[in-house]
Amino acid sequence: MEEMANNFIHEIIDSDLEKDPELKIHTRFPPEPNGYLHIGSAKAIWINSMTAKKYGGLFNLRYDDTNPTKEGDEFVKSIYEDLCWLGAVPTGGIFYGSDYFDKCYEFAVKLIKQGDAYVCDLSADEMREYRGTLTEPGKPSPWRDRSVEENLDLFERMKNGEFPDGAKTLRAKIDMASPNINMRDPAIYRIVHTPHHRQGNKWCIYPLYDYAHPIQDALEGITHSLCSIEFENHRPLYDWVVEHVGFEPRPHQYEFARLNVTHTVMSKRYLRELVETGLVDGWDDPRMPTLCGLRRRGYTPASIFDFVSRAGVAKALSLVDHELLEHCIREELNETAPRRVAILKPIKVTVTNYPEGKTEYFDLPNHPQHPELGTRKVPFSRHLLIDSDDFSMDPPPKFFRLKPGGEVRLMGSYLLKYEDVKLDADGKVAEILCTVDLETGNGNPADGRKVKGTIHWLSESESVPVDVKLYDELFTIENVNDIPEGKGYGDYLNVDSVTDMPEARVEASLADAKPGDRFQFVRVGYFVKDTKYENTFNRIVGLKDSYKV
RNA sequence: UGGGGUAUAGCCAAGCGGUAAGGCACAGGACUUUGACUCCUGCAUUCGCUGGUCCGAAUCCAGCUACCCCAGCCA
Repeated sequence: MEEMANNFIHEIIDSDLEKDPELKIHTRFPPEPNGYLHIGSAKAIWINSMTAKKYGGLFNLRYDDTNPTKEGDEFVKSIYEDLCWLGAVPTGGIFYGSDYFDKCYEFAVKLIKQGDAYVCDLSADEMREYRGTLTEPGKPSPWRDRSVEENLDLFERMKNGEFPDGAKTLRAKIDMASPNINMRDPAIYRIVHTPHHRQGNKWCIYPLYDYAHPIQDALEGITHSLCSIEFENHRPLYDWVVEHVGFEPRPHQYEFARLNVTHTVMSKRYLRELVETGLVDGWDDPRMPTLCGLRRRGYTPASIFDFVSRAGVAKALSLVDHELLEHCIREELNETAPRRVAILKPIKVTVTNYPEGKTEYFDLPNHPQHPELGTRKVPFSRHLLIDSDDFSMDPPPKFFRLKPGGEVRLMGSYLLKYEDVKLDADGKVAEILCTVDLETGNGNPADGRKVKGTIHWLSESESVPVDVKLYDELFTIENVNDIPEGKGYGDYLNVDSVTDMPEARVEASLADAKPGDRFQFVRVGYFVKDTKYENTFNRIVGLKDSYKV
């Protein structure tokens, strides 16, 4: 997990280091506290933190909180918690963009004095008109040539709250004819009479991202500002700010492609909508691609970083198959998770040749490949439960589990032979009557016969009932861009695949569990997809995250 | 139709003038007291297209094509 595949960013840094071997690499992760971190954020976190780590540098967490209308403490807190959970330690410290408001103001005054910024009275609509279009150049604002003195005076009065929201902006004086629209005298300060979550009512003017971000980076000594690719067009402006404010040494911005995952929607807008409309239970609903949602779903930090690392860092648009994420968590849990049995869709088995009231215990290994992890005692009795997927009255070819006339291995225990079934009033199988080969214990039969199937089982009276909510699908959305204007996600999202299985049971040997305890399992082991028979069933419990309700 | 990017297998992705890494997925097979795991095997005569340079091109040049981003006083 700690290893980092080579990517183009390392090439850049290697070449920087060649020019200046003393260079101390410094990166940052700058989330806006307006939502919860998701797996896409994990990519940015991983790239920035691992790059710093690889080169012995520092990594900052910086809340990019320059827009008071969208941000809040709930998000500040959750971002911190999720980052901690991931284990991405901000070795360079934790900062807030808003802590640099004084500096930003000071530098804005400097730009005005240099003739590089001016106060503009254009309304938002007018500014849009003056900006021109993709194919036509913009035209200069009538306020572009105000004197330095007037600009200074106006800017101070903006700060003092003399003007209402939107009445004026401070703009960088660059080039209204630039083919890059971001360079057509972008606004760098706006008036917003909204209290800030940290600054309270101290300010009524707030710097914009394009202006604030390079300043934040420079002030923190960031050397490599690694961000996603939609900011590529902003890089000239980033460099302009750094140059005109006069920072030395200069931070530099590099861009990489965002992470997209199949069957998942990552945009904060949609995630927020899902939460706010109650389609999910919250930001940490196990179906959410948020880090806290994935955590409840049983993914580990290592598996998430592993996934991000395998998906790679490049600039091409990509949509990574979610199977890769599944592979990463399966690989980890397979190695680390202690095995426990869960019967999700129980069906009764009565062992007719086993005495009523007798209980014996079998030692089952906690991990098939790691005997050093020890064993546990699993009770066996006349009344068992097996998963109904492991039994078929009318088996397809090559069905090796329990079937009429068949014999299977009860995992870690006897061979079990089918004798008969009892049907309920509807004619469905209510109970399977079987016998065990008492000679087999945990070994092989004397006659040398082999059985092909092994199934898991529990003693009915000594297992623990649980509520299992099986979320077997993430959000299914074919393509966010396919959503027509004005259409909600409701038509496109499939969130119905939630199955409640109140009869599910798990081993009584689960930590602290006793009959009567209620658990909610959000990840029950890993999924084993049996494509041959087109059914999906759960086998092993890899207890990573379980919550007592 | 301005500018900035990106095109290598079903999905990611290396490759940087010397003859297509790796992972996921998929398909066979071996093993198996979890049909898991593990282990073998297979999976691009070709790199968006068309030309050109060169002994030699995914790599260099030219011209096309497709997709993504930018016209917030959001980030």
